[in-house]
Amino acid sequence: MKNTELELQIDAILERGSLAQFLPTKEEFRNRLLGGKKMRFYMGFDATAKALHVGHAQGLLILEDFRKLGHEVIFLIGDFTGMIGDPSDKSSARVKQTSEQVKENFALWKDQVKNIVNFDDATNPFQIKYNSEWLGKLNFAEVLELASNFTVQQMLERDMFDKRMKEERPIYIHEFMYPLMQGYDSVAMDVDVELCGTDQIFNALAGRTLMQKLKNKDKIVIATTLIADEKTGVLMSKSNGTGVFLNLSASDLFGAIMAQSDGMLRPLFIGCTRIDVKKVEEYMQLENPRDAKIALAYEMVRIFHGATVAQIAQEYFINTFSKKEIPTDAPVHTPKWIEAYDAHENIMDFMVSAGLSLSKGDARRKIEQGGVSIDGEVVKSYTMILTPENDDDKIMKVGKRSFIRIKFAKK
RNA sequence: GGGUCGGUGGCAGAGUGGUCAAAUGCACCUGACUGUAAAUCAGGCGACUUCGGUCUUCGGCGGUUCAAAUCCGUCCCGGCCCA
Repeated sequence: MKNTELELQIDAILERGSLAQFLPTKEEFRNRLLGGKKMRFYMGFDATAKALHVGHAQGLLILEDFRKLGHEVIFLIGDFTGMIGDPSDKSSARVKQTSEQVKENFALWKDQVKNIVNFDDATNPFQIKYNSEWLGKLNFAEVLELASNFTVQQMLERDMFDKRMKEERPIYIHEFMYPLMQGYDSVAMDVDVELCGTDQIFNALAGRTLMQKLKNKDKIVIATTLIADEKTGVLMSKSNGTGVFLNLSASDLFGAIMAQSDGMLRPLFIGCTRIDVKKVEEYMQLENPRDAKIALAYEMVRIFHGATVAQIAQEYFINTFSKKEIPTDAPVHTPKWIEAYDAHENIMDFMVSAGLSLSKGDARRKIEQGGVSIDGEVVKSYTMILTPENDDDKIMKVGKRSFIRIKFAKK
């Protein structure tokens, strides 16, 4: 009956594979979902990031699934927490952001995920909250009161702190506050469920503890898998050079997916698309993983940018990279038109000002190593001068994937 | 406050008077091979250059020296131990 259908929907979400952990248990969570009561979900985002990445998208897609089931979902912007920095990234203190910057970033994010998340639903929109709203109001006494719910030993249980203790590396007092702050978010919003990545479970559990102590409420924590190569276990991350950010253009996104290692295929299919799990397995059986990857790239571009654009991005990709054609007229990936050049321009200066190389030395190296070509012809000399007669309106290629149309200013 | 160890390129980490623009690994870039995958191989990886060199860099400042990341002074910062 009706319940059966709901069960199917719920199980589709729970069993898809993008959710890795449920605390206290999956059964408990499932029962609550079946209970029919509207629940409040949230996921937090570090406000310092300029762009969201596919890992965020994975979580948002899940929240959107729950939103469609009628639950309340909150997109929490960690503008206050962002100020102290999550100890998980032990590197230097983060730059404090003004509320204007945070708003600007959010405007960018919103644009990046507007096609996967519904902020404008008439009856149950994706809600937006900023945690400075309540964290900024706490006074010292209240903070101490919160802190009294935890012991130093509990904090030290966190692997990362433990590791730093053993390595005799510093742990700052304020880093202990991070789980507290994140935990207090749960209290302030009175949520039923927090969604986070598995790396955030410790913080999320602090919220669970606080909810139990302060509100006598059993908050559920559900955690998404981190997107990682299933063969090597290597995480997708910016520092590995594999991070895929959502501010990419359609064709760049397509390319970024194609550049992922094969082991990323299933995690991305599962986490970042809603292609049926059985169908995903069919893709995984394909003889050439490239074809599965193309299907994945298409689907992801479609989700974020729409079907028409995805089709174009795919054609562009195949022509440019598989067939090695020069993208003379790529409608999506429009090459930049450099207009500021007078008649004669040294090729290295051009590359630097066009953003194709970091310095003239870098440009020289790229040319020396055969990485630069103009209309398919490899540039042999770094002393080459670009002229309107020879080079106007031609396409320069640097490395594998940078193209720029050389365009001289009109006299 | 005392003792002690330390602060080097994006990261990790050698170097302890010249041969150091600084080993090595990771990351990164270019090429080959490919499926813009992985792996592998080759080259590169401060800036400028008339390709001879020039300039800037090893926590800050000052000094010794023909010559300093390396020695001295001083200051700043951090770890650990003791108080």
